[in-house]
Amino acid sequence: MLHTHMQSCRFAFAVHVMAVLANEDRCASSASLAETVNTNPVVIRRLLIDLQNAGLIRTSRGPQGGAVLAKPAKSISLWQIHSAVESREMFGQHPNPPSQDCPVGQGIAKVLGYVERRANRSFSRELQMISLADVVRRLHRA
Amino acid sequence: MLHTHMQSCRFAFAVHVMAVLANEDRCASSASLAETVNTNPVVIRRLLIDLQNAGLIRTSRGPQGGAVLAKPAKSISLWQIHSAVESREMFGQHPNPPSQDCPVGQGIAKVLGYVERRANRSFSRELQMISLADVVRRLHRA
DNA sequence: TGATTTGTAATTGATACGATTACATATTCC
DNA sequence: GGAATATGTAATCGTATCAATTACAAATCA
Repeated sequence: MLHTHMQSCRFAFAVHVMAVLANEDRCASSASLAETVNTNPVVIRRLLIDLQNAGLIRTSRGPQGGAVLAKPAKSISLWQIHSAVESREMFGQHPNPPSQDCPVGQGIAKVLGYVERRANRSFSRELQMISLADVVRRLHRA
Repeated sequence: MLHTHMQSCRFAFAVHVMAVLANEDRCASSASLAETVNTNPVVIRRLLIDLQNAGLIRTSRGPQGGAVLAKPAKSISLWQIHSAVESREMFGQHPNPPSQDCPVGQGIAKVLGYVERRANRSFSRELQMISLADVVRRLHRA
């Protein structure tokens, strides 16, 4: 199977899964979710664990088991979904410590940390403004 | 040599390099830049090519050659630096096309594109507000 | 009890990316 | 012109990341 990913697609998968759950009144199994996302059920199950830990869904085992939303789509933001399943920083740090002989090398990490925090705040504020209900609305509109 | 990178550190390297150039009145060689960043000169040279293509620096060959800023630090934003050296999207797409039998599978790509654009706009607006001169100011303050 | 489902560990294959070596090309200075 | 000093660039290596997959234990329900 060909892989074209240049980075994690967990957020894309998670939004997809959550949108399906929002349209569903009963439990959806990882097998059925995997089918619409077009991936392996285990990939979905690992995603469901993170979404569950974030309090966004509930899962149950056995026949008629699966996943359901833990609260209304209106009160779930894309930021909650993103931070539940995606852990990476906005941009990478120096892999090796910069030279301490250079004034820039000494202070750059702190400045980059400040930039990272600002970028992250801005990014999260934007995703907080989009709810799962908005996503579902846009899906139905198309 | 140990690698701890979890994603591209090109932006961190680029901001570091640009800050050094902003403090320099003469050309800085890739060898000297590599020393303060603590990486290989070739890594720096590849970065310098991208920064040059974006019109942020000029390079020259031969003795006394190297890189200099192409314009004042005040008029260079971190967004210009970021988009010069970092090409990846904010988050990854589905690696395999979602099922077209499911209404969510049909429309999810378009919705995720919309989310991506909003997130990206917000992110870029924030980085546009920070100039290379701001970075240098924060470095001197420490 | 047996079918169904989640939870989870281990492995595989592809890709990304910094680090490194090697060398061609351009520029300056004597 | 020739030597020294730079950048430009191709090729390769090693490690990390990550989705995909197989296998199986644990839980749940009829």
